[in-house]
Amino acid sequence: MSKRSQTELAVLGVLSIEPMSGYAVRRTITESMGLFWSESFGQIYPTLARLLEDGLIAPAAHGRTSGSSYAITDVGRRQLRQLLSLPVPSTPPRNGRLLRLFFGALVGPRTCTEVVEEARASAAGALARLAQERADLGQESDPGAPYRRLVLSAGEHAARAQLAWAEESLAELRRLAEAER
Amino acid sequence: MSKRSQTELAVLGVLSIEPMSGYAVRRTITESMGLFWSESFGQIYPTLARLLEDGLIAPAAHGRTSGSSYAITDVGRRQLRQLLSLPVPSTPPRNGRLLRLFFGALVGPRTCTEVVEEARASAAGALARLAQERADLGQESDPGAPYRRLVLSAGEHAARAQLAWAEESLAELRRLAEAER
DNA sequence: TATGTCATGTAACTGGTTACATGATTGC
DNA sequence: GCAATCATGTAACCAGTTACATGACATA
Repeated sequence: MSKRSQTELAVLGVLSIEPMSGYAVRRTITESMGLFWSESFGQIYPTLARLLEDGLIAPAAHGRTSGSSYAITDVGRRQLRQLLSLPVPSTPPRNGRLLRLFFGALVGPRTCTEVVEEARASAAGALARLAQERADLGQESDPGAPYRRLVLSAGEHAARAQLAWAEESLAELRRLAEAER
Repeated sequence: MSKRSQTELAVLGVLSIEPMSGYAVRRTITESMGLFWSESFGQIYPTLARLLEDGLIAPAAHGRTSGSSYAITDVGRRQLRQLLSLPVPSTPPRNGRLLRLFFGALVGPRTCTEVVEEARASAAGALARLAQERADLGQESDPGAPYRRLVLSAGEHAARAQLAWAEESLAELRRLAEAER
């Protein structure tokens, strides 16, 4: 699966929830998938044009007078299921934080503490946001809810792990700073 | 910090360990940082050329008759410390697995199971590799060891979390498949 | 002498962000 | 009337991968 279809997948996916404008597609992605996905306008609009050309989406009625709205077509829905069944393309790892920490000895515990501090803050933030999303999802029983709970749970596990690691590491870095003096 | 300097950072970093060829830089990165970083030759060679031009690295003696070897210069070492002190550039999240799972209801528990199965396998593999690396690092006491242990620990926390999540999720998906029939 | 590894490099492509320009609509 | 938000689009740029071409060296 080429990477191009990743954006296609995301856009078709949110349009499968309900018809909306490109602007709203982006908002939906950042608001309800922001912890694990992102798209910029520079990707969304060209993608919409392509999907339209390929008949995977179609212009739909819209409340506003300006701008348009797109609905997924039957072909689009088929294509979406298709894309969802393809194997997940693997992306080479690139973790800037760990890259820095790996060479941490060159800058010492102070600088590394900043990096880990930031990791802790981001995990804590994610955890808070996830708690909110968990609450919002609540006892929801539509067919999509169990799957969204899986995604939520993945985020929670990852964030808790990062938080625990960060706290352990901060303690270790304090020891290292201590030993240095 | 621009993204370009990420590759620069990685290359300067491994050359700070010892002088080596571009080929060896790549091997070093995949072998000892492969779980959190990666570089392709298409990035490494142009980067080496740039670093050389900027005087951050210099040609060094080499055992073989063909090919060359590069050593980091004092300026390069200064630049490396500089880069390490800059804030970590944030990369927008793009988790293809969670993207698929989020729309999992459209393809059902079977397909989702494959995705999670694959996540479990990758976590298990990472854990095995980390155990090996942990053993290799052992009681090493050079100045870099404590930092490499931090990195290792990050990987262990993340992999264990992913494994636990995958197992919980597989159980949940079995329930969903059950309910479907 | 054949195979595998070491080694260097580049061209084509892709997926993506950023910054900018432009304008309509809504609510105060 | 003004500010905020909704909305669309594009050009310039960037980081990165992939695929390919090329050849030396070591060793069985």
